[in-house]
Amino acid sequence: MSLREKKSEIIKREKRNLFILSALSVFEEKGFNNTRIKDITKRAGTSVGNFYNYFKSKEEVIEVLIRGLADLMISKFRELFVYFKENKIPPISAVRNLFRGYAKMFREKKETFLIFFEQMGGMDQKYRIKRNEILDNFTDEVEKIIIKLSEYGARNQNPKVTARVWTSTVLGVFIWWIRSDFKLDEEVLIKNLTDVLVRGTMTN
Amino acid sequence: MSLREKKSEIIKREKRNLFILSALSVFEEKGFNNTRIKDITKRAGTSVGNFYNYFKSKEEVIEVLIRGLADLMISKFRELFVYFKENKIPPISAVRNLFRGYAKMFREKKETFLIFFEQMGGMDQKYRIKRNEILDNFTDEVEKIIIKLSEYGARNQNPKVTARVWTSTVLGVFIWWIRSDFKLDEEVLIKNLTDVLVRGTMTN
Amino acid sequence: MSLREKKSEIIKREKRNLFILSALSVFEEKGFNNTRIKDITKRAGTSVGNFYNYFKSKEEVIEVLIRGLADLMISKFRELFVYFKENKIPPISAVRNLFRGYAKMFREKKETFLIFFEQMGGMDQKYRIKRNEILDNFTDEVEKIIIKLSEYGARNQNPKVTARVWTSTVLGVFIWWIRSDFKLDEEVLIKNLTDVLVRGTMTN
Amino acid sequence: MSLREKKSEIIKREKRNLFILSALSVFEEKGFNNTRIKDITKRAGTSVGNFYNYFKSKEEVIEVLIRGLADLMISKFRELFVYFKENKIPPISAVRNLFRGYAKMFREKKETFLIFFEQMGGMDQKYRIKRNEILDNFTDEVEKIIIKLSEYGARNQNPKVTARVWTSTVLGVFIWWIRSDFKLDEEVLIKNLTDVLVRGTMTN
DNA sequence: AATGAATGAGTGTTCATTCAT
DNA sequence: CATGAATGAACACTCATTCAT
Repeated sequence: MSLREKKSEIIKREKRNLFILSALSVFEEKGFNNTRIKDITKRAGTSVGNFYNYFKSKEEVIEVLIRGLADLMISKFRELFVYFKENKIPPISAVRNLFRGYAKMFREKKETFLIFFEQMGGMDQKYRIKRNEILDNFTDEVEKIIIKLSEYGARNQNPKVTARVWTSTVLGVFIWWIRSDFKLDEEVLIKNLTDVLVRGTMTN
Repeated sequence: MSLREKKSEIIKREKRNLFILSALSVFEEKGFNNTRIKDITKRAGTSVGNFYNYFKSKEEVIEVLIRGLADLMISKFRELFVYFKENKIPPISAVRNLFRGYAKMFREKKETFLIFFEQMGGMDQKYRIKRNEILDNFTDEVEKIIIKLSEYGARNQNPKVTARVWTSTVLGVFIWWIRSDFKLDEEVLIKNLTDVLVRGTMTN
Repeated sequence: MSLREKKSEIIKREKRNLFILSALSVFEEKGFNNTRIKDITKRAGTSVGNFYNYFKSKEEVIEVLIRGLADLMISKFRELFVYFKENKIPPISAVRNLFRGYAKMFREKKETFLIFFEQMGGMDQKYRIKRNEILDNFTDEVEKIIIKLSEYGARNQNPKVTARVWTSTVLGVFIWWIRSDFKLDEEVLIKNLTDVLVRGTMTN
Repeated sequence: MSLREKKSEIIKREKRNLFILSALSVFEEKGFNNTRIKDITKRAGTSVGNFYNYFKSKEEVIEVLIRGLADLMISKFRELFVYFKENKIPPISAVRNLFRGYAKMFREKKETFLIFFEQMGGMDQKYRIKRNEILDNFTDEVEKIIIKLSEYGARNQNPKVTARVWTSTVLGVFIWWIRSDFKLDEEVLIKNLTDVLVRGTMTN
């Protein structure tokens, strides 16, 4: 591939990203089902026809967008979990650090998460399935945390249920936090959340 | 009102209900936005035009449906909470009983809850707002439980966060349970859920 | 035909008339194209289905109504014209008497005439044609008047044009009079109208 | 605005006009209420959807069309009247010239006038009102002619009635002339019309 | 690559007509 | 005869996608 070709390749990818970001932004505002191609292209500062030079259908932006959401979430979760495992500190501190990472992530990607939790279910059935896959995947990661905590002396329990409790809690509480525009102090939130979950999991 | 009029009044209301149930059933299958009036009427065993003898628009069924969901949820939550308060038993048992009530409710109204949690966000903005109102309302009820538990010696904590933890957990875990077609044994689910939440809330 | 049958025949005709009058009344209010069968039956104090016991289609009421309008107008015009011919009085007085007859007729049947002039054109093409036939028929009668006036010494003229002038004038002025709710004094109207037309026709 | 933008602006306006003309043509043929968007777009040689790139509703074409009719008529009437006033010639000649102007106008815009007089009443109430406004406006102009004629020695009369006579006559006769496909010789028509009206108005 | 007019299948809604009660 | 729920064809309008420029 020539230098010129590489360059145009990069420009093309950037334009695609612009469309995806525009779509994300309009979805958040108008809702997924009330967003028209025209809304997306207008926000991207270009024309309807041009959209089809980058995507073969409306479906495709959505798919790319969803895949991006999924990749982001899964990689973030994994990254934070690795960090959690590698730290040789008391579990309650480790979990608190983990949640700090989540808090940062939810802050930075709030539109993404709102769409994921508030709108993705209302899309086509296949996206609902995808959403549940992501949640399951996240829960699997969390389950490893629970098992890890068992090594620190957690009581005997069904780790699948506990993992699901953690998943639901983390997501539900952070989405609430986003919706309330981060009114509650981050450290207060994290301390309480950690306390409930870790004590709930470890106490005999 | 004559006897004849009363009868036709009743038949009319039943027909309306049939439409609402048909709509619920199709929504669950195809999603709100992919449901056509024709789908609803076909399932109700009648014609497109007849739908408009009972509802003035597609919007209206949705609204009636949502209002029904909301009323059901809020009244159920309240009813179960009253039952919780009036029982003079150790908190862990009381919570377990409460959760048994929830389990029963989620089992009986699974379509309702799936639509509420998986699809309502994807609908128009006003329904998203309604959904969040219901969640907030539920959380308020839960907060009273948390405060009640404090009287039994729970540690010092932010009850709003803990209430949100409970809300997210209960809903997230039960929805997961519905989606998995109630595979996990009910008592196991309830025991674990209760353990995590009550210990997480009460342990010093 | 038995007495009983005759009676029911009469009742049936009366019911049909009730529908026709109701239709006329609603047309005048809502306009022809915004009138629904339901509007007509509601005004007639009966049900939609019953309408079809008396007319085989919506089209039929309209046709009967129009035919009634046409018959009324044509017979009235003729009747008044006969009266005009048989009176051996100076033409200006005879015309004035004729116009008095018209004024009475327009007063009594104002809804009828408003529909005829303001709405009938907007109906189907065949009704537009019918309307023009009635106008032509009226003009033919008027032409006889013009010819009669020639015998009294009217100047040489094209009687078809003059007849059309009279027709347009009579109808246009009386419709305006109805629309203005008969504000202008009847005698003033008639005197002026007669003066213009008779002098315009007779003066050399 | 760039040259390119100006060009596209012009093309757009021309397209709009094409739709309006197509609508006019179909209305004349099928009547307002039997005209479908598809009829208009077919005649304009384009597709249903494209219509909505130029008008926001079916109502809008009608409104634009009516406004066009009204503007045309009012401005024409006024223009011809100005011409009438500025000529210092005997009134009968001036009126004859005025009517020649009308004849030309009715010839050139025959579809327009047919729709205005034969169909506009059958449309929605607001269009009926508009039509009557235009007629009233025309009558006001005519009244000035009558008053002018008084200065030349017309007899004492109610100028409002006489003006209404003129209005009804001019419109009724010319519409008849259009409907008969201009069979009657124009000069014969105008001579007779002028004779009747001027003599009818001026003779003592 | 960029534009936006053009396309037409698809959807909600209306309403004349039918028919079981 | 009377009722009004049921029917379904028809229409206005929308919007993803195409395509000439």
